Amino acid sequence: MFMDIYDATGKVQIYTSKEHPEASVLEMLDMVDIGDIIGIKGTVRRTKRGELSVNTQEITMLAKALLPLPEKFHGLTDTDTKYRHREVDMIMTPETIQTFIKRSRIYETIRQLLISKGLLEVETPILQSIKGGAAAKPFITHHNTLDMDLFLRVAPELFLKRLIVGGLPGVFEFAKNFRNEGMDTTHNPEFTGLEMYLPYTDYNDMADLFEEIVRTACQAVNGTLQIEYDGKKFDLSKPFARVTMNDMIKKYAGVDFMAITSDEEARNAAKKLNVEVDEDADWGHSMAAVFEAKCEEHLIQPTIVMDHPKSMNPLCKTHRSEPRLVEQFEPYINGKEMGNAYTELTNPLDQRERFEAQVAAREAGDEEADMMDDDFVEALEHGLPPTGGMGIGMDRLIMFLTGNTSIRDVIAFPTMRKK
RNA sequence: GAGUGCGUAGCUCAGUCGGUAGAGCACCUGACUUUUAAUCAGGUGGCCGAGGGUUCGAAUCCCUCCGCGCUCACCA
Repeated sequence: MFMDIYDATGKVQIYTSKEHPEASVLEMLDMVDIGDIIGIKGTVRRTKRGELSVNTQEITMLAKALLPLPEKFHGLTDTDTKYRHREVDMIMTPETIQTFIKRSRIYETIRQLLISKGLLEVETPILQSIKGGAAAKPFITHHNTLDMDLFLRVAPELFLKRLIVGGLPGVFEFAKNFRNEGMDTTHNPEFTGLEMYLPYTDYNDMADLFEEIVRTACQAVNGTLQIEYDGKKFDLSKPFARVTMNDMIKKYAGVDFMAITSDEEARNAAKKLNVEVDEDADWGHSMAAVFEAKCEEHLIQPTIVMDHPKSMNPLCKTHRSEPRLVEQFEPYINGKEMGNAYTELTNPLDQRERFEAQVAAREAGDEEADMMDDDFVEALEHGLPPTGGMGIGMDRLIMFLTGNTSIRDVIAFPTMRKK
């Protein structure tokens, strides 16, 4: 009688010899079903076929499986059951449990890397009275004792920068964020953003750090920097391309937005490319819209897209040589945005004006625009040193590093409709 | 939110032209005493996603709803 027993580390064969079977062992073997968790005591040896095997002298039932497992050969393929009962998916599908083992290792690796660079891991409020830090629609909840509505955070950014004002030498947070928006293969209503802020750096330093994080994490879980994803080959040992948004637009859409001086001209340039823009879209929004429509899909190999328009980035410092741009980059891999980084805006006067512009946009109907955050502006008035900051979409990074093409395959319990 | 495909046993799936529910695995019983998913025989197991309609008769055709996937839109 031969049997394989499994755990997360692999399988081992057990057997009972037919010449000297233990009565208690035979009795127990008769009771064991697929999915039971059992303890085995016995001597280890190799069988005639050379397989390492345990000659069983004692079996203990540690946990009896009351529910049957899915059939072994086909496994669990129903996506609904995989997501609603992830534990079953993990038991049945080696790739699934490997994904979550790798997810943990990626966190561990990045955490160690950032700590080694002198950053501190911190925690900031998830319940916030002002929605800030990103253009997104929030979830709203209510605190009974305070009789006050609160927002689930869409980003930890503003609180993290206040910790830099306070004097921490660099901070990071693996932040669960919540955005009340659509869902698809790259969006879950709750997702994890890794945000980090390091004083006396700028967005160029953040780009270096992005490359280092991706490489270190990839090496840790794949043991190599040459990986395949979505049928394409990626060599992460090569430097990531660094390009400007305008150069990408010139390349893929044939328009030089830096040569365009009016909002109207910019809108017309977008329309000419069949890119839809609002009637009152300014130069920056038109430029960003063209980039998203014409360029993103081409950015397969890791590409750091720098120097975005200013009007849509109220927390980012104006570009050192071009007043219409900000020192922002977004890294792309396989055509997907993997994060967002700034040379942070540190000037409180400028910050207040940018918030005021956001408030105006909000009053004009933009639900995603930021609210005025007086506490944050006041913090800046105490002095935020020149600081580089970056957010990375952990779920998307994990997708890329584990070969999964749906965000729901890397989140253990993705958001599901009530059944 | 829009388009589209799907939903039959615990799991993987058949189910023809509309004729009243099937297989394999799992589980139980018995035989077998051994190997790399799968030994043999027998058995248990179904609100055919839900509701309505057409029909003598619906898993099958029609409508509504629920859930999941994919594509698009918004976003990270």
